[in-house]
Amino acid sequence: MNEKKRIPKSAVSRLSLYLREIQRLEKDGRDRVSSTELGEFTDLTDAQVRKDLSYFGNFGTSGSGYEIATLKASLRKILGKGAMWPIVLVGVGNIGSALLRYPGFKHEGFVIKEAYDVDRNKIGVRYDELVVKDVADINKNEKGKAAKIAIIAVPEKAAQDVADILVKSNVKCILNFAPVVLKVPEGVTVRNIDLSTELENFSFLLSFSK
Amino acid sequence: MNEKKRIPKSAVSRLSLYLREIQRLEKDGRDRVSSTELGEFTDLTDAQVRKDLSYFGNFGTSGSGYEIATLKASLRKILGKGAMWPIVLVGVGNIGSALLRYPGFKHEGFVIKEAYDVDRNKIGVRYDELVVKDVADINKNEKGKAAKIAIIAVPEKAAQDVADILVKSNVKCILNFAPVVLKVPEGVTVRNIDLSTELENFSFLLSFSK
DNA sequence: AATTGTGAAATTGTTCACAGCA
DNA sequence: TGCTGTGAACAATTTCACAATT
Repeated sequence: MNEKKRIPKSAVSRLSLYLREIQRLEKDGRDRVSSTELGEFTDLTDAQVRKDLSYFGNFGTSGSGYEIATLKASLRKILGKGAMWPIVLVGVGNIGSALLRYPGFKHEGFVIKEAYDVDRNKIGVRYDELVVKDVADINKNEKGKAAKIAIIAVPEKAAQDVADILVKSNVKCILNFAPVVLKVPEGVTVRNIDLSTELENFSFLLSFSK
Repeated sequence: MNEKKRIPKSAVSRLSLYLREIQRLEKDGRDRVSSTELGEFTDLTDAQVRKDLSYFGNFGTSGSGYEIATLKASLRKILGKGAMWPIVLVGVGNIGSALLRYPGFKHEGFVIKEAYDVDRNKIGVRYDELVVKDVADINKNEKGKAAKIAIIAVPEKAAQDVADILVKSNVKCILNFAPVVLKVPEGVTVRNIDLSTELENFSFLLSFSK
């Protein structure tokens, strides 16, 4: 009922988990689920599940939990699933080309519509219907203005320049694989995927526990 | 001075950022840095920087900031850098093979020492000194018992089984690329890298802001 | 004069516990 | 009776602000 409460920023990520689980349950033929059960699947408390869902609406029924079909539709709507989101990829190295080959995106509602690189050897290479273009041409590209989501998978030194170009071409969300803290203007969101940091968390833990 | 205060779990990740930045500064020939400056580089407040560092020791000098050489040595020690950490990789698909080819790990103190897959076509394939082995042989492998860090890059359906095997073979830290919430016993740490969730955060933002 | 280290305050996020509904 | 939705309690994290230090 209440749409104006402060939503913790982590709640949206958890919504993704809930959606994934109820889609799994739906495939198994289930048609209802309780917050307790959803909590078990996602390793969260039942209260957390209910609170998260309550930020976005009243999806449940007292006494009998959540109807999977309804909850699924609601979560998909909230998460913007329904549209196919075009993505610009910059950097077709190890990680970039893995992403290009990854078939899962399309199924999840995302498509890499353009890919750019600086490397002469990579420019012109074809992945399905997509041809890798010269990074110098990002701005020239008309379709570039349609994509609001970008993935940066270039070496650290190039990442900020690429980010600047992307921001100019109207990208609003950047998934950054480069080990750099990108500077972007307000209104642009960056999420970092930083393997070194993840692994350093591990080496920290391991160094201390033994 | 105070080593017993509660350390926020996110502090260690930030330590990684600080280390990265001071190493960058060191290369540029700098030898001191202030919390304000380090905050600018990492997009954090100066207070956050000081508080984070203070959880681990008194590295700074009133009036003149932090000496880069000292701080670097301290952070490297805290983060367990110095040893070369062996990693087991399971799943040599798109992402797995990108990680195998990624040269950066070694430089950061991590080496993929073993790689496994189920796919007959992938088993036996050579990447440098490393040959992909049959996933059925993980337990048999002696060296497997040395690696405490594992990366799971298998399809969703196989991930939990792989995690169970890894836990049995004494792995304590798992970096999981599969879109599943893994169930592991106490004492085992999982960190998830979940592209769908990241992208869904974006589609959520974009759906609401326009 | 500049800048750290840190209690205390403010903010943000999670869990409790229960009234109210199906 | 079983389970949601939620205000209130609690916990964790960040920011403030300033005494102490070089």
